[in-house]
Amino acid sequence: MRRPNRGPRAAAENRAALITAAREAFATAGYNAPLTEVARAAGVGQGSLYRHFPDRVSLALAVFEDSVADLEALAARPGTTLDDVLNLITEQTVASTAFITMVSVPPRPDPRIVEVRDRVARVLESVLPEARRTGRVRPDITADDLVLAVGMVAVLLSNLPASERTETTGRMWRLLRHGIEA
Amino acid sequence: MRRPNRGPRAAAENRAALITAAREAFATAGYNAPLTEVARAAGVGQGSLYRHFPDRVSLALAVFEDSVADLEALAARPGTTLDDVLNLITEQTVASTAFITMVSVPPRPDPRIVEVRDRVARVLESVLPEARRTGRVRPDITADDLVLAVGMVAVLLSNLPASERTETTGRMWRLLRHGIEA
DNA sequence: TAACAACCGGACGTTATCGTCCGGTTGCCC
DNA sequence: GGGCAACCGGACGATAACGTCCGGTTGTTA
Repeated sequence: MRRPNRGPRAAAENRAALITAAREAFATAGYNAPLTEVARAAGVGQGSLYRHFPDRVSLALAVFEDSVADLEALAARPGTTLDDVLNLITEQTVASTAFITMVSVPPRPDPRIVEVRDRVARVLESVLPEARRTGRVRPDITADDLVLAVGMVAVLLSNLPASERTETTGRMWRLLRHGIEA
Repeated sequence: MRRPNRGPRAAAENRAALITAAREAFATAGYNAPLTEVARAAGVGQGSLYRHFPDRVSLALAVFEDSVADLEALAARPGTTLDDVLNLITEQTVASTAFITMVSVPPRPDPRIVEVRDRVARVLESVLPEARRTGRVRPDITADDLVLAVGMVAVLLSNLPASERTETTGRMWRLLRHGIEA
């Protein structure tokens, strides 16, 4: 059996370090965080970064796969409500605006991002019928409306200093919750 | 009486051309439109641009003075309601996201921008009491909440292709209007 | 142990925008 | 008509980030 050669630092190790550093950079500086800085923080050269992740999107997908998976896991759990899903998304957004910003307001169209957006939309769709039945949401609100709404909040937060994010989120969701209720 | 000397093209003429070009650039490319392009479109050198307007903020203030004045004029007219003000702001935002983006979500703190923000907030405050009295708005909604909300929509729009702006604005304001109502 | 395959990291060229600097021009004033 | 004050425009250097390229290193394989 042919095992691949390895350089001074294992490729997998570098890859993991890059994802960790990128997660932090995205949280600090938003979706457009400089990739140069990510490489530096990971203790890795530019070359290794671009070898593992040819562009920003592929790096971001690796970083945020967990976030989508968490949403899907929550939706799969019986008894999960729309409020539960919105709460999780809100928490994710306060911690890091990058994920929802990428999903909801991509700088430019990209099929890989569309795919993730669809997964998020499906999560919302899965809890919408129950929310309509119990009157938690007006019947004309669509999953797309909600994707836009969470994106709108995320983009707002990404333009605010981290210190104001929690409070601003509270204020805006107070408006939006009333807005979606039946 | 001492009249200032004038160069080959009148200073006032250049200034006006710059403001016109900047208004268009801001509308097309958002608040962060490249100033180089503004100078080119105005048929003026970089030097003249920066002489008349030392930085982006001073140019933007000149461009958007009209917008603030329009809001203040509307608020001064008797019988103006909160809905009227929000409608005007929405129209302004669909036409150009730059004004409200600058006011509500400035890239970095600037006293001159704070001043404009305060003027906008005062306009909203002037129509809030009547809106509360007639039940058009919940009593705990502040002018600051509204400044943030219009800013949130503006930032969302500025990240969307112009073709989707009208429809998206409609969808988000449908949510937000319900959200502010009593 | 000799040679090679895979991988490493950072130097480098590219692009975009900013803001400054300065040689040149115009028209007023004496 | 001579000279100066104000103004013009674009060349220029600085900065920031991107993405590529390549000389060097490591560990495996024969």
